[in-house]
Amino acid sequence: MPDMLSIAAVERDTGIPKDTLRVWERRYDFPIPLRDKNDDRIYPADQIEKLRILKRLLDSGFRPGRIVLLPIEALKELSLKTNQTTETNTHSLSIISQGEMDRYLDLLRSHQTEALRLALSTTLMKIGLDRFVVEIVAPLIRNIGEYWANGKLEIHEEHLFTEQIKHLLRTAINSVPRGHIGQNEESARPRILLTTFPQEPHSLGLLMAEALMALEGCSCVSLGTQTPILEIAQAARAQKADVIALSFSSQMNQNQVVDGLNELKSKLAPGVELWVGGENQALRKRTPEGVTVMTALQDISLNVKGWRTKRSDN
Amino acid sequence: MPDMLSIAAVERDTGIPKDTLRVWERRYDFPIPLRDKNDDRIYPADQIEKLRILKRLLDSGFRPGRIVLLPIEALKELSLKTNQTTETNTHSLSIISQGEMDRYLDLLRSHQTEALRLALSTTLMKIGLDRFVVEIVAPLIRNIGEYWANGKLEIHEEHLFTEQIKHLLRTAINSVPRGHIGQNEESARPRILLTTFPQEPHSLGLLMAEALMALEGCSCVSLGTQTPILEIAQAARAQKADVIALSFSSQMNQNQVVDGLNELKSKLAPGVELWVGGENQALRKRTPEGVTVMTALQDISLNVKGWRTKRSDN
DNA sequence: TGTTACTTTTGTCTAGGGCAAATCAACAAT
DNA sequence: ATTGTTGATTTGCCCTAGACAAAAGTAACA
Repeated sequence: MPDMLSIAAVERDTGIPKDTLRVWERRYDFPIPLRDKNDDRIYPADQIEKLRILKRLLDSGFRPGRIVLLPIEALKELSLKTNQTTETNTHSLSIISQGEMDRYLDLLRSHQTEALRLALSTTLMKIGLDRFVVEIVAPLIRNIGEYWANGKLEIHEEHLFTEQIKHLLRTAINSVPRGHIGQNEESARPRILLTTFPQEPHSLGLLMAEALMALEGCSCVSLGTQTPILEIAQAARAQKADVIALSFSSQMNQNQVVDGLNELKSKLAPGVELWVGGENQALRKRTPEGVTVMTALQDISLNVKGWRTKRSDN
Repeated sequence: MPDMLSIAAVERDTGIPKDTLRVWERRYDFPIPLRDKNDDRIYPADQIEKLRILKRLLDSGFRPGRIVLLPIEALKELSLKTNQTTETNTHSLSIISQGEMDRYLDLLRSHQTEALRLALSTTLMKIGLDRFVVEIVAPLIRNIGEYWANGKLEIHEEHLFTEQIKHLLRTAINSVPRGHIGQNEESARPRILLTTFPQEPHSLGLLMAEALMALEGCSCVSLGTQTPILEIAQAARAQKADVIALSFSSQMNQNQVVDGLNELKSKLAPGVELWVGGENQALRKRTPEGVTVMTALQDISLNVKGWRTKRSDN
């Protein structure tokens, strides 16, 4: 009974659908859950832990057949190695020093949330919102996942951390002067509608994007996270949006990303652009047509400028 | 092809699980989707609309067998009637006038978000945070669902609205002086940890609660929404929380509410209290033992006071 | 009016089959 | 060496149909 979960609970905790759990059991002989008195599957804690790591690896591009049967230590190592290589790839972006990073994370681990927020806020004031987002927040977020995988951080600490950053970004965004007040409306374009798909609860990527867009003088409208696709299309019409910006974390199901983008694109008036960003692999591997992918946060500024010149040419 | 959705898309848009959709088809002959070339179900728009209304009625206590076969008009009427009766029941709380309500909603419908936020902010300043939460925000949120059912409001407008309110509440909470600064730690207790279960994305209930708790001088730590249950328990330990506060909207699956509460309770140190609130029917019908249910927002203040006297008695 | 026992309803689990889309591997052609 | 093409394999998701426990409803009784 202790730490034994039903198949539904495992789906909720790992993000792996019930159907997939069952078919893995049949094909790869893992996981092999116990059965309760009704012959229902019950998963012990160690298998759940392995499933969680597996999910992380799948999200970053591995395929199940190759890794499900590996022992849990090998998986952890793999997860570590992958993270390091992606980090050196994007090394140019990680301007934040290891020391500074550790300073924040120490505050977090010791639960000094007030001090943490103050430290971040000070940095923000010192280097400005755009650099803060690109050079501090983005690398920090990227590394937090790794820290968790190495057991240096708990998920609830991650929650706490993102809450602090969200708060900081929101207040910062709010103090960016809105372009369209007192100026002509045209200069505040593109009008950008920000949100995420129903299966995507993460709002941080959205907030980072909104910050950079607001700094470019765009007029941003955020619907928050998890807007039904039909409603995104309706909102775009109602808000006369020029651009819809969407963010996709690596955890979101890749098929749902692609299907959703196609569905949304089909419901959108022509001329309305679709800008997407985030760690999700689907954006790199199989983006639908007519969708603009931002690989890095810096692309945002470029795309806004591009949109404006394109606009003024006509 | 137009407005035809797969079973997965219907699950995502209506919140009704695939298994349930299939078993309804078998038992009640509704919905009866068409089939694509692979013999996969595809649901036309009108059936999806009916499913959405059905889900709403189920959430407010109806049972499928009685209503699935009713025509869509009857369902709409039913939904209307139910809302009115619950409203007269809680009438004492709805101190906000119809006129004031309409004023806000008109601003929303005409997409004057700036003006809307200003109007709300003014009211907040005038009557104070506690009355604002109890007398304005709560009734507004309660009515928004009804407006949507009557076609007076789109879901994306609801998103926009809650975004404004969230922002307002967050800044307001932040300006409430924190009890434990400069005072002895004991006076700031109970230490309250706020969050929601993984399947619950709505943060507004949480924010309203946090506002009232902060006003009572509690020290609040919010993990945001959708924290895994295991992590909630760990966070409670790490943060030395006296109380865990959870919010459940009516849309959340009632079994998952009950199962989750039991699971969490079992992982919690004795002495840590579990306070829950929200519209979810499971809280009214089958609350697990050892869980304190707050039927109305006013209960929060009472419970905080109760906790303190109980504490000082020992 | 409230408690107990029986019946129906309802959601979620089970098994195992099938298929299309994505991916991989091998080879051919620039 | 790189690119394109083809065929084989992998993989997630959908299918049917049956089963059963828990919840809700109903009836009988105190």
